Amino acid sequence: MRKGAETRERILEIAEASVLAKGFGATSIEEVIAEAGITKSGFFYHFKDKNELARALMLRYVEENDRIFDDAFQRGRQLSDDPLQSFLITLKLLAELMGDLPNGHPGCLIATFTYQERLFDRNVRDIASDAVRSWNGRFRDALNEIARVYPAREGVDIDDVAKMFSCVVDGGIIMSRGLGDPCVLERQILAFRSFVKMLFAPAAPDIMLPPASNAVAAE
Amino acid sequence: MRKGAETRERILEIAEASVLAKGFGATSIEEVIAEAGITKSGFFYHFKDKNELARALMLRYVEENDRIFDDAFQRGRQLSDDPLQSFLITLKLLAELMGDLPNGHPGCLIATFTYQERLFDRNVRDIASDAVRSWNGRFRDALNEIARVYPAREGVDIDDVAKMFSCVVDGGIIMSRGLGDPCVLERQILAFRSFVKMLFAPAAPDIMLPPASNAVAAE
DNA sequence: GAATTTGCTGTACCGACGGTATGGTTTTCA
DNA sequence: TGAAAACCATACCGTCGGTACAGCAAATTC
Repeated sequence: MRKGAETRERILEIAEASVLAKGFGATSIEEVIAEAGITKSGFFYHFKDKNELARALMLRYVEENDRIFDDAFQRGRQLSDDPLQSFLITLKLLAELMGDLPNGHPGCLIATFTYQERLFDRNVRDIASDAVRSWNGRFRDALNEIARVYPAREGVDIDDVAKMFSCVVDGGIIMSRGLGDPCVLERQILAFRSFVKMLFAPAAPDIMLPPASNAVAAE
Repeated sequence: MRKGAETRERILEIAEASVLAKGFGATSIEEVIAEAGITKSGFFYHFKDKNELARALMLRYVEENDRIFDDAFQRGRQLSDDPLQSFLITLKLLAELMGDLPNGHPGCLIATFTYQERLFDRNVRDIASDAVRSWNGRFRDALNEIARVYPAREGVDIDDVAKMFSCVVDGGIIMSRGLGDPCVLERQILAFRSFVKMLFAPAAPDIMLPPASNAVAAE
């Protein structure tokens, strides 16, 4: 039946907005069903309990984000054969995508859930961590491909740079919301892009210069 | 009276741990008072409602973080006269501080509250946003001081780099918790440190800029 | 076109929790 | 010693998550 899937989707849509605005624990089922125009029985027909709602929300979120990354990376590769250029294009696309949202980014479900981990079972947490690992892998692969062509600067681990994207996005979303300025997120992604650009740019000729006399800062 | 402040502090301690683990909405007063060994009346003697608990938690968190930053920046300045070096030392200290926590960073209260904004009144949100603005200002000042000595690379806004610290920390905390790996946070701060280092290092030769005469920043 | 499944509504109820109220008791300090 | 501070005890209300069960209309299948 088509109608069942529609109602289910509507519930998820409303629930996601509420979770991102108030947190999962403070999201009341009664409020969701009131907005969805159904009864409590209708809700429990689709989700046997609140935890299954969480699971469905998480799965939906991960799938949508996967699609977004698929698209951005694919279009980056289409627009340039050079791995560095195509990655920089991908980052630009992602920055624009997140900056163009009318009311700012609605929020990262994984971030909220991570800050409410005690509310969910192992299953939901595993979906989230697997997704994060997969996204980190994407960026690590792209960066390694660049590193095969351009020599990366020493002292910076590719794995950390890969993880930095998600970190900057999650942090950027929080600061955008906290300061009420949607631009922060977009500019943070572009700042990360500058970092990547510098990382693979030809090294400065500092090797030929006298050794630095700063023992403290050196690890 | 001394004992009242002690009890109040104990309540805040327990409540903060619960909020960071389950979210504010899911933190039950009954659970807090049970762990604190007081009655419900005792709780409402200290806080007239849950929102005032939120306000107190936020104020406490902001003050403690202010102290941490004060200390880190001060020690950075003590260990070097060079603005870049002292800032890099400060970042190193902050990275170590957050990495040395036995069970990983407990979480950023501002991040949780931002993801549950609908639960708090304007006052609480203002405390949070003012604190973030103040911290951003700290980093912006430090970076501007560096930029007066070392030429920053073009195309990167100092303000964005300043904000990036908090973003990377918030994102790093989330990923550390999500992946169950406390090291992520520390390494992300160090990755940000590498970014700052590169930013003020002499420009690469392919860019048509006069060769930098300050090799000290490069290491 | 009868039977079954899908997709709900309606009602009733339980226990936990946030919050209020009120009155009492001990501890602490001036 | 007396007042303020720092609680405790009890009772109560409304909301919410969750369960249980009975029913019913529309769609689908046989």
